Amino acid sequence: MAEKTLKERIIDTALRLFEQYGYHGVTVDRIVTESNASKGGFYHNFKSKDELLYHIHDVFITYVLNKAQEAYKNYHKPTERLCAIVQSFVKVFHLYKPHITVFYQESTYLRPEYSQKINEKRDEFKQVIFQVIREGIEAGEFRPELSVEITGMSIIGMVNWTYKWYKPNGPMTIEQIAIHFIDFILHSVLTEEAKKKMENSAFFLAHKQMI
Amino acid sequence: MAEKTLKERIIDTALRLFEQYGYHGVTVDRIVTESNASKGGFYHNFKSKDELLYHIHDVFITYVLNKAQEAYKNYHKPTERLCAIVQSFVKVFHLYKPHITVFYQESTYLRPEYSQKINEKRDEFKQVIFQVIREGIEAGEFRPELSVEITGMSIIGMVNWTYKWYKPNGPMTIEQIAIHFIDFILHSVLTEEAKKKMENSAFFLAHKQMI
DNA sequence: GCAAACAAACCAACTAGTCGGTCTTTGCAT
DNA sequence: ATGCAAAGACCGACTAGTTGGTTTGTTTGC
Repeated sequence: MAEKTLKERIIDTALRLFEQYGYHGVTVDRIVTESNASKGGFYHNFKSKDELLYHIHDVFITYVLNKAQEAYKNYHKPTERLCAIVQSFVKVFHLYKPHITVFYQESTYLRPEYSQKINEKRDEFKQVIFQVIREGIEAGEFRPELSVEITGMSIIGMVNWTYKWYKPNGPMTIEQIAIHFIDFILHSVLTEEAKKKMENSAFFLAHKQMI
Repeated sequence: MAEKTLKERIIDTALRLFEQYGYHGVTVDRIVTESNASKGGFYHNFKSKDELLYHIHDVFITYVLNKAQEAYKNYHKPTERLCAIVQSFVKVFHLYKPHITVFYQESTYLRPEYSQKINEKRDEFKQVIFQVIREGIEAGEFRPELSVEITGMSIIGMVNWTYKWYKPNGPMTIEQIAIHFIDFILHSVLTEEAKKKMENSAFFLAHKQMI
């Protein structure tokens, strides 16, 4: 197996430290010490401490956005798309928890040139979700009285908040959590008609038996 | 009308600056300058910059906890309690938005002696919500297959996330947002039976007509 | 007279970033 | 293959600037 590069070691260490102590609670010296690197090595790989923070942000948001777009492409009915997006979104919290914590706690400290790039991708992600909800309403699968924005932000908020309480080795697996979220969301957004149809669909049954 | 005390002026300024630039993005000197105070005046009112941060946290969490407990006492059916708590919770975002932003972005930087006190109140708040959900399930108003913790955290997350997108002068009033949240939540947690009962209750009708 | 507040100089600690230098790998001409 | 020079990776002592907090003395208003 390949050795980890210095850059990877620095990122891993920084991620761990930022998650626990916050961006400003961790000095470059400490990152360097705990990753068995040096000041020179650090600045050889990163222009600045800011750039390291940006890098962490970018890895996460790029991944999430890709997953959402992928889920959108792989399914065609709004309900299925919504489920797939939420499911992949929730699963990210298992592998990327430190990234996410940093993403939501420290984004204030991103310099403008960096935060702009991040915000573009973040907005794109939001638009995918809004789009699915809009299509769901148009298709008659989702309740017409829903507000696209508030419903979208409710879903995003509910899922995002997971980073505050999810424990990778806790009593709930990430898959179980995802199923509960989807159950919660579907009960809210589906029309009565769509709910009845769902009960007979293979897609829904595959989920239900997992609870 | 009474003049604002120096302490209040400092807090207001700090709140505004912390919200925008983050705790570490604002120096004591800047707070002092922009609140037309002096360093002496600052340290006369606060032991340290940390204590100021704690104070901001405490004002907010104390208020929210009181409101939740009040709502719990004022109502007796689980469904009504849940609605009342969510409604008062959401409304807080209108008046306390800067507090909340600081609360969720900067809590990492609270010193242990402070964060412990804050966490106690925060946990107490969570327990009120969990309790209501538990009682709702027991009373047969809420779906028995719900997980108390995940449902509770879903609601808290959904509402808390509001601080990331709510604009006090935006197109949606806080009351409208609250109604959408409650609508979303009730569709998720209520049993079919409870939903039908609700449609005839004065409590529910008063809400419905506001959408 | 006394507490609240001001002014400003001062300090010690800390921290992001630099810079001259070393070691290792790579590429290329012989 | 071998020698060798250039490039790149990495080191760590050092610096320049910042920042929370202190001190000392003064002013204001109840």
